Amino acid sequence: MTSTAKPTKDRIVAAANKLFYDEGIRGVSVDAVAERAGVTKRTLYYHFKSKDDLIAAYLEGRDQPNLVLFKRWFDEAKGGLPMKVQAIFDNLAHSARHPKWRGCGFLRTSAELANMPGHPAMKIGAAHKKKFEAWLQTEFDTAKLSNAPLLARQIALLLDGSFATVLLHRDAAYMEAAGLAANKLVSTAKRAASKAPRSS
Amino acid sequence: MTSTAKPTKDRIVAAANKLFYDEGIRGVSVDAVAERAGVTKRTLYYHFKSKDDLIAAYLEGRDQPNLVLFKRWFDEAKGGLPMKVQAIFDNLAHSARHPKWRGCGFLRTSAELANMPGHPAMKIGAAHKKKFEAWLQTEFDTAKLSNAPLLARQIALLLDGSFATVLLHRDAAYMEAAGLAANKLVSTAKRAASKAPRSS
DNA sequence: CCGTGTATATTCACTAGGCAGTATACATCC
DNA sequence: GGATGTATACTGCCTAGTGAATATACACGG
Repeated sequence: MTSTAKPTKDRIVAAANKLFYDEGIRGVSVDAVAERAGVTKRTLYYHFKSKDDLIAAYLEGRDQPNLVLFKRWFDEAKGGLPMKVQAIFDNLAHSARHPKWRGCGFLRTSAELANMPGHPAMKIGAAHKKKFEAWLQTEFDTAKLSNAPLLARQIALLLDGSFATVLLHRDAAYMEAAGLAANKLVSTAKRAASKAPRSS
Repeated sequence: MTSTAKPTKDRIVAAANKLFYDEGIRGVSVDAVAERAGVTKRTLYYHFKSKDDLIAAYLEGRDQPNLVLFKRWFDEAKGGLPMKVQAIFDNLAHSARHPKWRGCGFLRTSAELANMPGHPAMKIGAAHKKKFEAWLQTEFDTAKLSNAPLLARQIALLLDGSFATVLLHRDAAYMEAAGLAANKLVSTAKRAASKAPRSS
């Protein structure tokens, strides 16, 4: 027990992650999370001051892993910038075909808590999406594309549209359609950049 | 009471629409809907056999009005096809700036019920989105664009991305960015169509 | 080496209220 | 008198959150 032995708090967050993602925030009781973590509810409330606090921890725990995954898909893809962007959508389509896939935890939480705009979970979700957008923007800047901020935003919109749409239709083909659109938008921006190196 | 006097059932659906859209499905009790409709819960259960049934009625009631609105925005917009498509996004951005705006009821419901893929509400939501996509496709077909089905789908993806993203960030500017992307995709398809009238 | 103190971590049992759905009865209209 | 619609009052269960006690571990004085 000198260093790593799965601290209770981590087990609780892991349980929350599994249950909240699978069944939704409001569909899962604090009791259920505690039970899955193998802890009494009172212990859970020792580590988290409220369910809202637990929801925030759940989303915090998804932030980095998600971003790292997207970047890895981008980096490992072959081809030019348009293909690398498209690769994110194609990899995501593959994930989405898994029966346990339930869309984007951030987006689904924001849909559930739409009537609480100031909720900590909303801030964490917004920050996560902003990070993704900012990362894309740096990639586009590096490639000397004009209007990188707008383009990054549009790609992010396509991605979030995929999440929402595929969740509704249960058809991952939508994700590939979004990937093609993203490819086209990036290609167009690239062509424009080579014709007129500086933006207007 | 010969013909039109707001039948009880309609008042219940109206109450459900208001509350479910504002606060989410799981955040609203059947008691709350009954109270707002000015009816006892027992009466509500006379007209709807379960809460799920009421949820379905809530979404059914939003289907046509939403579609009609989109079509009107499209029809009344000035300019060519790309501008007419973009107009949908711009009008939506205007709506989204209203403080009571809560995104797309269909998408939010599907996010809440993501763990119940066979739920009637999911089918109604999916059918609604399919209708929108199909309508766009006919518009693109009429304009003799090649690959109208794919393009319609991509516009729908941008639209749903807007709903989800603006709900999270509470920033309607995302909707306008999506509108620009939609404009560009349609413009590009149009140019391609005039160069090579038949798709490959 | 032993006792005592203190902070951390955990448990059992509980409150107070909300939830979906129902048993039963009463009214009203044809 | 049967069909339709509404109301009162209820069941049984689930919910977030808490009060009070307990276990564990490590620090320091003797």
